[in-house]
Amino acid sequence: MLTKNLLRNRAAELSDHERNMLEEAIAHVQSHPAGHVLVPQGTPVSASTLLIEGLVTRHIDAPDGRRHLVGVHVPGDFVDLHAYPLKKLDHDVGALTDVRVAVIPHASLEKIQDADSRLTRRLWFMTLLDAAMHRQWIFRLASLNATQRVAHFLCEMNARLLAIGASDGSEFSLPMTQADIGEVCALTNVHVNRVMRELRELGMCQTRSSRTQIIDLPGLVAKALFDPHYLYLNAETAARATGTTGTPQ
Amino acid sequence: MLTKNLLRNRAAELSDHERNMLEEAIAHVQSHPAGHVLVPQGTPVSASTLLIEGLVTRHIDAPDGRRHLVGVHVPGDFVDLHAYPLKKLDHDVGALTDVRVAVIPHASLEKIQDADSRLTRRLWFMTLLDAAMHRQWIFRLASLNATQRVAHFLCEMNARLLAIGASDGSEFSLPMTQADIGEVCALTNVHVNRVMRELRELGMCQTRSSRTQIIDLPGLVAKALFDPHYLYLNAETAARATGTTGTPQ
DNA sequence: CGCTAGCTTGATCTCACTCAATAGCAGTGG
DNA sequence: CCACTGCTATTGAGTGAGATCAAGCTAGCG
Repeated sequence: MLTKNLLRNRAAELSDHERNMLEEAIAHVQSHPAGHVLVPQGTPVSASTLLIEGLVTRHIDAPDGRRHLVGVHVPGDFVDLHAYPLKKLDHDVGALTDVRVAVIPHASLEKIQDADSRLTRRLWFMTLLDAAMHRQWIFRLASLNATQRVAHFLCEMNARLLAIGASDGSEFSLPMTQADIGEVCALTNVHVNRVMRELRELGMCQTRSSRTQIIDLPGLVAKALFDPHYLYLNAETAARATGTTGTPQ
Repeated sequence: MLTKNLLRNRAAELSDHERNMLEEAIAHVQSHPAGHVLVPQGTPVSASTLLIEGLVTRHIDAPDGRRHLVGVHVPGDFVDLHAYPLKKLDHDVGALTDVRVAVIPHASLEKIQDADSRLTRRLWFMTLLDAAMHRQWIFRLASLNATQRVAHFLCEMNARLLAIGASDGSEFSLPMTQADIGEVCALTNVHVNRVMRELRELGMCQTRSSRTQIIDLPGLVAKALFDPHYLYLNAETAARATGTTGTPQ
């Protein structure tokens, strides 16, 4: 079943019953090609989307045409839950790769809200997790240099992909171009390239055609000043995400 | 009554009944001196705070001791509502000035949640408003230069203070030092000073001992690429915040 | 096989940082 | 009343991280 392990990630605390309630709220599943804008800024929305497969971005367009990413979503993320209380978004939500998403009408969410206050709080929690990530992104831009920013982003993605079983703790697929990473870290593609080379020469990580391999996780974590507490992971996953405990096997 | 106009700001859409429910949920009011950490990162919390008077910051401390502001709150903001679903915070909440806050126990919020789903959605909305501001702060750091960042921050504070009646649309009290502004905009105090001078020489704004006066609001808005849609203000306030309509009187 | 998107590398420039010094101003205590 | 302390604002000179501009390389693909 497509949606079987959908909410495995942040909603790990969900009971089977709660998971079922959410899965039953799915009206249908949609596919979109890379580059498609799922939710344009400012337009009223009456349904929220849950990411099944691919990567989704939140981005803000400057009037001069440049754009900046303010968030990246991985499968299992309830991408657009924000739209439920907000009703319209202050930013765009777009597909970074080809994606498959589940659509949940707000009417169904209202029913859930009336029926189950604990689950409602879990959903609320999920949207605040995005806010926590935003704060860390602010920190990244404000306090880290180019190398640290990229390292920090790689640590974050590793941790998040680990939490959904899409990373083994050191190697994962990250189909983003260096220009995309530049839009995350507020760097030019040229400079991202130099940073990646530096990290490679330091023996910390390595990328080959959208597969990223972290060779020295503790080193990368230290360089990035990465502390995954803001992801609210369980202790074991957090330990694996920082390399403070042996990787499995 | 102290709390009379407490929720005038973002919660402007609240009915009298809803406002009353919230005011009745206030357990007590506290005062804290500038610099006091209201909620330290990582410690479990069982009550949320609503800001009555003064300025409150959200900030992240880097391991090297430097710190960065990821949010500023004005009176009327439900500062710490995040803590209700999160239970512990990923960052610190501190008093930038002497402050007075109302304390609302999570038990009372649970009662509200069970009793009134529309109000719950409004509360949820308020926390997402903070997330929307976070996104704009990311944009500010990522896409604007020093002058634009400071200008953007001043525009934001003007708009938010306008929404609570603490700015007349051009002049307001902002008790932040240039170093504080630097921690918001990721600039050194020295450079903030130069930027303030530039804005002064451009005839855009002016500060005298914590009173900020915006002289050319449309000019400042244009320079900062400021668009207040992310604050979800009503149309009239938004227009006044950008100077696209005549200021009152 | 040519085209396009993405990656790589070099040379130059600039914005904001760092270091350093001075000035203003409030509070405090002798 | 004045010295002393501490905090904030201000200005100058030198430096450096990352942007910009430019060019070449690589690989997938119609």
